[in-house]
Amino acid sequence: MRKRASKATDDVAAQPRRLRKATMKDVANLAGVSLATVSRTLSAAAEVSPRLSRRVQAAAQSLDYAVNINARGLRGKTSGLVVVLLPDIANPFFSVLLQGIEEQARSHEMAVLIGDTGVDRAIAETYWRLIEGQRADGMILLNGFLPFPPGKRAVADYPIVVVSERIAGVDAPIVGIDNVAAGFDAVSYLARLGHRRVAHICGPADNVLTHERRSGYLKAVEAHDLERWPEAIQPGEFSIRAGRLATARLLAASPRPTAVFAANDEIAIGAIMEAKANGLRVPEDLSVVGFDDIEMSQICDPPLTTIYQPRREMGRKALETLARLVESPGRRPPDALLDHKLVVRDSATPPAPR
Amino acid sequence: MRKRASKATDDVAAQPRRLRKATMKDVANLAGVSLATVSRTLSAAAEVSPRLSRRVQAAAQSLDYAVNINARGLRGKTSGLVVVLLPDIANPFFSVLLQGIEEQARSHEMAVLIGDTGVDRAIAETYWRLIEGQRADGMILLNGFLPFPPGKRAVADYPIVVVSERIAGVDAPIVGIDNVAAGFDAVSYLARLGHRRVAHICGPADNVLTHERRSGYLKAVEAHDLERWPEAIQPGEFSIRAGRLATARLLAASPRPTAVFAANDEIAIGAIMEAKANGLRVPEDLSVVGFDDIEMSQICDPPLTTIYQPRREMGRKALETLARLVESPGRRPPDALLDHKLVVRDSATPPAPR
DNA sequence: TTGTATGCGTTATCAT
DNA sequence: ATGATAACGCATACAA
Repeated sequence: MRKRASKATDDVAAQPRRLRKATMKDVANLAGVSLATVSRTLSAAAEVSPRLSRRVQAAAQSLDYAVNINARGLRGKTSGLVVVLLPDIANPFFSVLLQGIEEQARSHEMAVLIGDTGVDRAIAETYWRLIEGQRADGMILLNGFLPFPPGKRAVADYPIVVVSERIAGVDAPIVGIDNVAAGFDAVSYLARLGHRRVAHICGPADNVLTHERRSGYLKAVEAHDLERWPEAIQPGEFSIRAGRLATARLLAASPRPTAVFAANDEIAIGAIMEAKANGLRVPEDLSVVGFDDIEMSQICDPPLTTIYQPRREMGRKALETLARLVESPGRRPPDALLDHKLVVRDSATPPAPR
Repeated sequence: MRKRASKATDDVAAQPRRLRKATMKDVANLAGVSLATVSRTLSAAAEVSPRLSRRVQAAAQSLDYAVNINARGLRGKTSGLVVVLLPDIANPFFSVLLQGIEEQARSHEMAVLIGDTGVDRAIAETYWRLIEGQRADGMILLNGFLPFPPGKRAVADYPIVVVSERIAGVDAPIVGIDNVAAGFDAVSYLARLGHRRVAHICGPADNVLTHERRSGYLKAVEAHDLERWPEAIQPGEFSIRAGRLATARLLAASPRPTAVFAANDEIAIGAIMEAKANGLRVPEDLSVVGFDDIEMSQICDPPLTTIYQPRREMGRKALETLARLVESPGRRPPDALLDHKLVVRDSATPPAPR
């Protein structure tokens, strides 16, 4: 058997020697204690006398020791790894949420593995395999679907937390806001400003958020007895482009609405752009209210009145919930419904007198 | 010694039984082959006869087997994990880059661990410990500094690729664009439009990109013999706020510039906002050119003329470079200088006649 | 409190 | 081509 090069057997190639990393054994030798004591000291798993503890700490320090997580994961119960699946990391809504998750993960000494799955379930499944293999402790889902065929595995078998977008038929704890109430609030605000003819541009048809926010719209239309007309509710997608298209259709109908409630901010921004392109003034000729309060909404012209979601807070809460779930797999933590807020900026005012 | 519960010794608590995951041993038993054959088949490490291979595949499938990456990482040479350190995941510049990294990582069957370090070196060091422990294969740095005290470890000891922002004194391969040339191009464009009095708003003082882009500006001022005046070069930061502040200072001086080259798009957007707030028209009264071509730049009013960086491509290239470095630690891959491009939109036109 | 010994699931080396 | 088996580095049950 060939021992791992113990002396400098200089390779022919000019390969820099990869540092041999210190192991617990090395630390134990240097500190003059047993391997078990090192383990106990460094993972704080059991009481170690201050004397030895100090010696171990010092030895670890001087050897620049770092625990091998592979070994720990192999031996131990948890891996300290959390997987987050999301549809688009470039979407600012998710990225701030992610920061919340990471912040909280750090305080739990967990690492976050982010999977950008797009809308592609095959990619999600790839990550899922990874999760299984990595023995990740759990999973946070931001993308509205499970990364494995439904029924193949039970959600109950795995610590999963769902954020924002409730997944049909999945009983995992969910962290988010009350989208129906938020939609209701947005439209009620427009009604209180004096708008009677308020349109709604939806997200993608199969999306839960689309459904919930539209429900909020409908409830408000009902409650304030607003006008109803065939084109009032426009199908769409969560994109600027879709917002423009839908708004174009809205403006083609006559009479045109005096206000629009968009299912998210990108749609709203598209609506503003299209209105301007058609020579209308925002908010004088068309008021617009969005949803999410992404960064861009402060920058666009006019700054967008919109529903604020506590994204960072949601991220934190999600990881917290997952951590609890990991700790005691039996207890299903309660859903967390956080507070939304209407942020009033300049894109909605009372309608101009005709 | 107590064997791991082999029969259903129903727990008292209503904890759902955590599925025992299938191991290679299980697969081997089911397929009626040796453990070694399973390993060879599944990791394609050596030739296996089609007959056995099929049997193994089938067994693995039916047991829903997933390799335990901890064990693989412990035994094997590489972990298949790449760490990316960046200052702000919510910054769209980085998030698209990240998508490029992830895409390419998937094709290499590597996982990407993202560390959002902010500007906090302590957090970066936390991630570094993690890396060492996790035995990540390598690291991609987007944040302009090393995650460990300089000199403590040699960069040569670890596969590291630096993206966009060259780190002083670090000899790692770098992927990016030629920022000096790009700055030069931006200002030359303004000069060719007829501008003579062009200001520059910088990024943070200690940043390499700031320095390089300013050099490009200075070269262009030289080459086209543009006006120089004391307030021409304004200190700043990569933020909208800083852009507004710097622009306010610029407009206070007399005569004011007819054009501004901003060190990035957020500054440029701030410049546009401030100019408008002061009753100026953009681009008629003040032309603005940015840098990066973030998504917002298409949306703002007017849409921003800016330098495009092939972010996704940069991400891909970075991972590719890292993969090569991991494969052969000896060969230092060459730096990759990708092409930038001036994207002409509406925020810069010839100066209005006075 | 501390040390000894074992096994976690995989890959790689050695025989066959 | 296939099988047996020794590490990999750590945590823990058990002995002292």
